[in-house]
Amino acid sequence: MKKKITSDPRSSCPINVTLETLGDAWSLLIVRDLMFFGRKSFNEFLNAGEKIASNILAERLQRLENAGIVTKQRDPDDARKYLYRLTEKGIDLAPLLTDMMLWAARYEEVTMPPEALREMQTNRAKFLANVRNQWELGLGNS
Amino acid sequence: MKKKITSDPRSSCPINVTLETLGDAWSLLIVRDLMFFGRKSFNEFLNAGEKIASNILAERLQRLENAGIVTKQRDPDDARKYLYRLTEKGIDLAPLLTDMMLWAARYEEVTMPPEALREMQTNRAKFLANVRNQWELGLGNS
DNA sequence: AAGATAACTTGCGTTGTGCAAGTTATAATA
DNA sequence: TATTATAACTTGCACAACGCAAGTTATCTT
Repeated sequence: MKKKITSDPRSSCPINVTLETLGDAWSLLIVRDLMFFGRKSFNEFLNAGEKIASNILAERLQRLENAGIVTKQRDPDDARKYLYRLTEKGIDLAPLLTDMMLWAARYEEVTMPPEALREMQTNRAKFLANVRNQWELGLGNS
Repeated sequence: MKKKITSDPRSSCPINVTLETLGDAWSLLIVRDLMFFGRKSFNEFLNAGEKIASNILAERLQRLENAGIVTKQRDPDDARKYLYRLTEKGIDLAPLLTDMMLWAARYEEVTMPPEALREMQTNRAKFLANVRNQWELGLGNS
């Protein structure tokens, strides 16, 4: 018997809908790792600075997969590994993550490459185009 | 004795910093209510569609106040009430909330005024300028 | 003075989270 | 080929967070 992963539909407000999928402390960190740090496997997420617990990571990856934000495939070079990657829906979270970075950079003490920050600030559209570009290049398609 | 509200500093990554303040299912709904629906008092938040519990609401308002995102003052017309309002730091969450709305509108079934959606999509900068403008008008300063 | 309302606060049972340890499948090594 | 290591989970358990209902205090309203 499968455990129930989905739960409540609180309202159809778009902000609420987004929060029901991503409104927790970990999901967007996984998306960040995929989008900006090139992390792809379970252990890479596990060792990624914020020290997520393995059971939480497993559940969040499942949720993100169910939500169509990431996909999972076996690593062709090592069948023990799975490689996770962002879908289009996932890469479209780039604006959201970018705004989170800009907001934190403005109001809190954060650590971030200054040149990345400056590009976000001075040319957001270009920065986002680059993110998408890098993502498409990184697909290494068959 | 005060209860400890703050907890963990997991990392100084700007995305993580934002998530440590706003990474839960309720905080941004309160910000939404303040920013887009003109809600200002405890009971208005309490009856706002998603049915937050009163103890959770009280704690989140305290957290938002501690984080400098909202301020609280007595209602001059009714001393039983407190009026909450966004700070500059709070209104600067408008881009973030806007991205959440756009993302959800693109990938999920949501309910939202079509003209608001179209303005976000076609002229994000103008939409954000309007939000800020409305907020400044709504201050009813002394 | 009595009842209603606003903003919380408290109790309590349920659910989610954070370690640590265990499991299974695959890979690398002797 | 047998042994050990690694990747991706899974399980157990203690503790914290959440959700609901009821209670409290201060401030109107009548």
